[in-house]
Amino acid sequence: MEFSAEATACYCATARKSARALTALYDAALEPAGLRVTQYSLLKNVQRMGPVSLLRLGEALRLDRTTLVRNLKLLEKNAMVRFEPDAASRARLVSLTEKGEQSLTEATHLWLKAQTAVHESFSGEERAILRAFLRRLETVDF
Amino acid sequence: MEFSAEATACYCATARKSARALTALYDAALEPAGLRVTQYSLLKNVQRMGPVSLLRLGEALRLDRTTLVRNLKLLEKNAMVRFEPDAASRARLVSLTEKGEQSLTEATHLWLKAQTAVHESFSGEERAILRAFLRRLETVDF
DNA sequence: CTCTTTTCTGTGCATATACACTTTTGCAAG
DNA sequence: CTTGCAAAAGTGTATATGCACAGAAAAGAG
Repeated sequence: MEFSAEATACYCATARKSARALTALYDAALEPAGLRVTQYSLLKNVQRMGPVSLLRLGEALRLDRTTLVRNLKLLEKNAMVRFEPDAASRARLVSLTEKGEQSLTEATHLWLKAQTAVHESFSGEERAILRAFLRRLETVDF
Repeated sequence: MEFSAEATACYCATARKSARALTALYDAALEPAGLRVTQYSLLKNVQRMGPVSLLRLGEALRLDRTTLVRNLKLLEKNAMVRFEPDAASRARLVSLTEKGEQSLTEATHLWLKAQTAVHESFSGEERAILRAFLRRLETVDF
């Protein structure tokens, strides 16, 4: 069964709607750790990518560099991340502080609850499609 | 092939990332009409639901009522939508103006280009399951 | 009719997001 | 060394989003 593009619900509106619903769920789960899912995600990526420049981090997250500046500034104010100059370039490198590591460890348990709840609400087949769908969408290149 | 929840990328982060990428694509396509995809989507839903209260609109879009207030206020300033009291209740009803209808008609052509581009990036097989899946995603109740 | 309750709506604050523009800073050409 | 370029970062402004709280208004209770 085929669908014409115009008869299909707007992919963007659907993605935004889903993102809102999922954000509310994950935010509620992470609330005891005092983190939002955006902040959790950001910390997790900073941890994974080690000391990293804003440019590289932004590319990986497909997030505007200036958005990163402000989001990281909040985390820096809460002593979760630290900036240091790079000896080899003029870039500022961001990395986790001790407190950031601890918060992340604590929050990961809470995250897993939400992640598992969502995960189990899908069948195996749905999961495969979901991942293919989302991977396709998040790598759309213009 | 099965996946554990913790080995899977965060559904929320992926959804947000996809939403960002798609928003940039649709916003660029709609730019000649002077609308963003959020505004286009909002206008489209106001058109579809006729004169409707903020509460019902918010439920349909899974959007916080106070967010609607502000987003609609912008569209009202641009004379795209109009508010009127409901005789039968204390609700304020929102509907499209003539200018709103015109802008929407013009923008729909632009929207369709973006929609088609995304649509055609999927195989026929993927599309077969997509409809049910999207409906599932956007009606998830966590 | 007045008071309370319920049902909508609106505001203040905070975070998230991106574009346009400015500022800072290494580095190389002269 | 100075100047200018290019790369990285930061700021101003605007929209999007949601929570906590406040305000207004219809509907009932007495």
